[in-house]
Amino acid sequence: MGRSPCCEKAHTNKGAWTKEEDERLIAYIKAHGEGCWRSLPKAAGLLRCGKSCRLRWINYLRPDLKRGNFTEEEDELIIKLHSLLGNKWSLIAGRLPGRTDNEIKNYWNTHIRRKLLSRGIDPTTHRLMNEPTGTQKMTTISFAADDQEQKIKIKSELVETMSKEEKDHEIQERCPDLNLELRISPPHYQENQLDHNQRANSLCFTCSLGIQNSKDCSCSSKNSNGNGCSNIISMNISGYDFLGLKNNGLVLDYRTLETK
DNA sequence: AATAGAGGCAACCGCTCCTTT
DNA sequence: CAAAGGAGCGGTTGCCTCTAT
Repeated sequence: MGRSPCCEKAHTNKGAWTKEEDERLIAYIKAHGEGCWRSLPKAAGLLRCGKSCRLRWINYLRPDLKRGNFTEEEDELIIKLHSLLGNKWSLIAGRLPGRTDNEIKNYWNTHIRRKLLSRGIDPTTHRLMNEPTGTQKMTTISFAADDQEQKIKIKSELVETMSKEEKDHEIQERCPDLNLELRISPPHYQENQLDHNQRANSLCFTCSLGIQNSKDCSCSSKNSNGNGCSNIISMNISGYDFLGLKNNGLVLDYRTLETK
């Protein structure tokens, strides 16, 4: 039952990687591709744990990595994504080509946290540190799938402490010409081809949007490699950028990034 | 010039979720 | 179906470099 251990810990190197180890790992992956980290160290002639090889490759040796300082645009994008996703570094990294989760996590802890604190913003909550908790005005629009009809119910949700009237006013103020009628559905399958779980795990979406007075609208989803689908879906509606986060099944939470 | 402290970052640890047996 | 491993993730550690004294 089960499998054999991934590596013999007694005979594996730890700590900083040598140039020779790097070269061996690069050569092996160039020849055989990524994957099967468990068997890779032995096959590549490395006295390392597979986990260590994977980390070294992903965080340091991958050819598509963008080395060097973060730009101001990247800084702001990280801050926005963090306000939406929290410490989901891998998801954040998925939106920044050439950057790794580890790199972003380190950068956040060493630079951005301090930057936000100097602006008087709590880096955990993204609220002004002297702002009373009851006055926060964050707009969250949730799109929840109806299991039976595959239609999306749209509900607007603001901070708990706001009254219904305040919430309604807030939405109107933020998106004055929006009258959303949004449907999100798995693009490639017939309804009867998927069971509920498959639908729930299908992360590719097409969106049809009916918007009154819409000027432009685009929607896309990308995975961490930047070419497929993921838990994050971005939309631009009438100049407002929205980021959607998939929760359970086809439940999405969209938050405006206020880039208009 | 020596040294202590701070900052930065690569790497490790331990956990969770998913897959395999 | 249960147990164990694999893969991936976020948190933490420890080492190296830089800077102030």
